[in-house]
Amino acid sequence: MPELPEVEIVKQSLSKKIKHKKIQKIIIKNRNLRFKLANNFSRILKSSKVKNISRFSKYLIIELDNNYFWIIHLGMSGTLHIIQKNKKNLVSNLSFYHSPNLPNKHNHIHIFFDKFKLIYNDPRRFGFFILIKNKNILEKFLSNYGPEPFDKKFNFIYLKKKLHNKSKNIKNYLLDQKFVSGIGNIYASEILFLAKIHPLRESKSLNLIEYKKIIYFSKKVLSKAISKGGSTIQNFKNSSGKKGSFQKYFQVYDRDGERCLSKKCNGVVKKKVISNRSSFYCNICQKF
DNA sequence: AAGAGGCCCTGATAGC
DNA sequence: TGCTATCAGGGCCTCT
Repeated sequence: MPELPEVEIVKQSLSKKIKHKKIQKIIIKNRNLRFKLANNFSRILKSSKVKNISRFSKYLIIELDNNYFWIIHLGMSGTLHIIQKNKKNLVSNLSFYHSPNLPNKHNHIHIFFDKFKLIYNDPRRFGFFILIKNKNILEKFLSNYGPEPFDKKFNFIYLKKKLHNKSKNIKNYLLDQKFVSGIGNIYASEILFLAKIHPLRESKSLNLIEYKKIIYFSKKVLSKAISKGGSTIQNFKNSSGKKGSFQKYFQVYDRDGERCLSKKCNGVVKKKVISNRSSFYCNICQKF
């Protein structure tokens, strides 16, 4: 589900909750996530303290005081929830990411702290946890991925070098985490709309101004999404958790058949499946 | 080697 | 009401 902005919001709220806290106990209900949970997962986490929480791209990085890094990727449907103990030792749901009345069914992993527990819920199980032994190995792992849009390495020279001779369409490049990290299916459509570039354009056909627009709007869209608390695109009933509001600002995503929001444009938003993912674009102002 | 498409999985919803 | 088909914020793997 989440792209970079949503993971950033999770990181911020999670950090307030678990930083400097000691992990007391782990209960694993289901190890079969996108990748099978490591056998030593409980042993490594138990009795360790959370030193720091950071984020790279769509990865949450939880640094433990035993030098290990606990990495969480939420996949399409992963969510984290805090269940607080109250005085009577009953639970009250205090989720910090959009959360329905959390059904127990997909609560795969429970991490117990002193006064609350953290639950990983993931119906589709496309998310995963991995353990990384130390900082060097973490850096090696992260070096597999391209820069985030905010990184100064994501610049004009970089785009030109990577794209100038490539026939792959630009939409697929924006989703390619080895090219740029953190953009997913929603924000790719939004970025290309603002840049006035058709998603199917061959990357090598882009001109210098279009490179600059992609860089500019990638930063702009993601930072605005973060400032709005991310996007929440499913209607969860009775949700007590925080919801993002960037979905109110979608220009094209999920607006198939509606009119283009560009000034003076009479276009209509179209939906087209590109490499198995839906893309949304204006049929007039995004030139092919 | 680059690039397109299949597939992992469950749940919500649209359409008949 | 109840069935089936389609689709969902990701990304690894395989095949051409």
